Amino acid sequence: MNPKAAGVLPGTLDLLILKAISLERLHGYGVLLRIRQISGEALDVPQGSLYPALNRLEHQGLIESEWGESENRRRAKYYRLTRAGRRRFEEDAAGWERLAAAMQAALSATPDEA
Amino acid sequence: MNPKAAGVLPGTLDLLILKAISLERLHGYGVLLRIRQISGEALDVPQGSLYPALNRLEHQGLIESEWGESENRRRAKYYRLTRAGRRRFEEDAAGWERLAAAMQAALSATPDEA
DNA sequence: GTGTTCCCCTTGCGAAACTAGGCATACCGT
DNA sequence: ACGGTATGCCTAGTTTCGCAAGGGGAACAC
Repeated sequence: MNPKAAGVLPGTLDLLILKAISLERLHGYGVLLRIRQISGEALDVPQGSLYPALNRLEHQGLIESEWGESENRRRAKYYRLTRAGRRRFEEDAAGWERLAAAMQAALSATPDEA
Repeated sequence: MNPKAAGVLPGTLDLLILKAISLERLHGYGVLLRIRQISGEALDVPQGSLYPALNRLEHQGLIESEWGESENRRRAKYYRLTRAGRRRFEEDAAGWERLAAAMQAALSATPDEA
């Protein structure tokens, strides 16, 4: 029971987060909104997935945070990519392209291939 | 060097297995070879991932097995899709298309989008 | 007879993501 | 003034998944 609504493909969450932050300095909740937006409302990251992932990425030195104030005057923790984070983002993006291409090839295979 | 045939994106293993079996009746090891082949040698499923997955799928009634003999005269357990399995395969394939498209859209987003 | 390929399998671990909560503040409609 | 909604942060517990690491046995090639 799970058809449509939420969740991203496992293994792509970090990549999506890095992508969102690479576009613009963002706080956690903003990352959530951004991913929703750039995916055409197709992907929705639960907060229970997002925040642990942000901590994980920060702990790995891929992003760094700074407390600030949101546009709505709320306390907010802003993230931006570190150099390592940007490198990782590019690697992961390339890795995704490779895997997606392989999947595409596999799924379009026909029975009569030697 | 090489296009390291490594693991598969989490969440796509079942789909790949169903795809392989949908092409042709196969035994477990054959599924492994088939996935490797149709992905252009890009994807390689470890046996420690494959067999538990096959059991899982069979237990879910998506595939069914039958003991037989391989072309090399070895004892082999052949799998084929059940009706539910074929339906699931089509659903999962559609789901993958949807997610891949969303990912593609997300990854190609530029900073200056409203 | 020794090695290699084929073909089957399990255990045990770690990582990742989701459900289901909880806390706090600002804004808005009535 | 008050309640609802949106914003913003977080954790705990569970589950599911894939993998590395092991094991076994039968056929074939040398």
